[in-house]
Amino acid sequence: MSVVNTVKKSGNIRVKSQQKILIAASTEFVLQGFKGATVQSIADRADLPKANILYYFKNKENIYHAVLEHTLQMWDEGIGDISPEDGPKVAIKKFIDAKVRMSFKHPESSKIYAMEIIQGAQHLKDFARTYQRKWVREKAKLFQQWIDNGEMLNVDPVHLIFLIWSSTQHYADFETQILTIMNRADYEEEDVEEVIVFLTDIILRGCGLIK
Amino acid sequence: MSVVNTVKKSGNIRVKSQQKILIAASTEFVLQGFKGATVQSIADRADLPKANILYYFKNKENIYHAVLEHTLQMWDEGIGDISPEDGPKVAIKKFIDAKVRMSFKHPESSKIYAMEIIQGAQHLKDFARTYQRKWVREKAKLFQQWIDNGEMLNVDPVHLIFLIWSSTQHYADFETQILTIMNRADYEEEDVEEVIVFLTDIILRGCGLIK
DNA sequence: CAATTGACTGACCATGTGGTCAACATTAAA
DNA sequence: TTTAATGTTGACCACATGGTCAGTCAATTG
Repeated sequence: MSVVNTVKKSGNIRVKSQQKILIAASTEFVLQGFKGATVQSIADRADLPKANILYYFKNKENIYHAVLEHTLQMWDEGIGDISPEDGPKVAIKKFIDAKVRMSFKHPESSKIYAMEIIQGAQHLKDFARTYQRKWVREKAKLFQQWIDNGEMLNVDPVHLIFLIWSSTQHYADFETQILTIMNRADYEEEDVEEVIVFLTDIILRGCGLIK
Repeated sequence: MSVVNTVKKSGNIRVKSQQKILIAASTEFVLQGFKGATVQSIADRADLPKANILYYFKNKENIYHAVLEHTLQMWDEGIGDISPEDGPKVAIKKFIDAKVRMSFKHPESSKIYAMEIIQGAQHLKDFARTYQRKWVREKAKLFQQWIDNGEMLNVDPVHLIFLIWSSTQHYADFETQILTIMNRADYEEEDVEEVIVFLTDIILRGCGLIK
């Protein structure tokens, strides 16, 4: 009993501190990049002494790894599975819906991910080579079957996936630009639905799945 | 005459060195980010002594400014103007064509631009607030007129512009990911045309401009 | 109680980096 | 040839930053 309590207690403190650090680190990495984010700046943002940061994470690289891991988890959860039973229309609808919601809910994850890829994906090469490539091939095959069955127009499935990825993530990654152009301070609830409707509408029609 | 020659000659050396530096700097900034790119690494890549870099550009910040300026020029040139006479179909076609070609021709510019925006656009706020916002409003109005005239379906013009921006730039910014997924080493000539056909086809149909 | 363990931190240091500068080299002008 | 301007560079420095470490404190255990 006392053992359990002990473990749980220190575990909580540990987890809580680590979480606080990871959140602070995410923000710093987005704002300053990997090199630009200093351990001190992360510490300040997390309101902890620098040495405490290095107590929980051996070094800066390790913090970054942890942040990236969290990001990949987001990616994985937010992917919105495309299943054969749905048929192309519902499948694409679900896919866009999931991706847009994730973009608006976790913009920092999307941003960190984007920066990694832009800079050459040094830490994510394996992820793309194995997991992602497999996922894309699998889903592309599914789309191809629908096309062969005449259930949708003959559009390249792989490029279709890229199109959905890019157009949905855009609202997270280019948040600043979009808000500035629309002369707004922040996104609002309605924006999410509006974007979903817009993208779903235009892409479904583009695939010959409307009218 | 001799004056002209002198100016031209020293000008040439000056311009040539500066160009070499800017190219090297672009690569470094993409690969390492602003903080991560060191003056030394830029010097190495340009094959010049560090002090020579600082002779042509007062400091690192200045190099970055110059690179950004060049990037904006790219953006401006590659924008492919949307003119009223063309009508929606040709206008969108031209727009996509120009944007895709620029993405494949100057991926570094696109990448640097993207990283700036993602990190909060500290150096580009003004550009977006004035120039870009005006451009988008202007073009959106044009699309709206076409919509009101029944020349194209009622899709939100601003989001349409975002869609075209995001889907076209994606091939530059996420180059690494795309190539890895497609299991390829580099883009080839045909890719550009393929992407143009794909995006034009699906977006035009999405706007009710095909069939 | 004493002992052990884990959490935490100020002080410190080695290194890397941006930027300066004095000296030197090359070219153009007088 | 002399003078001046422009280009070029090695050597140097102040400073920020990642990371270590010795030691303190608090809680748990035997």
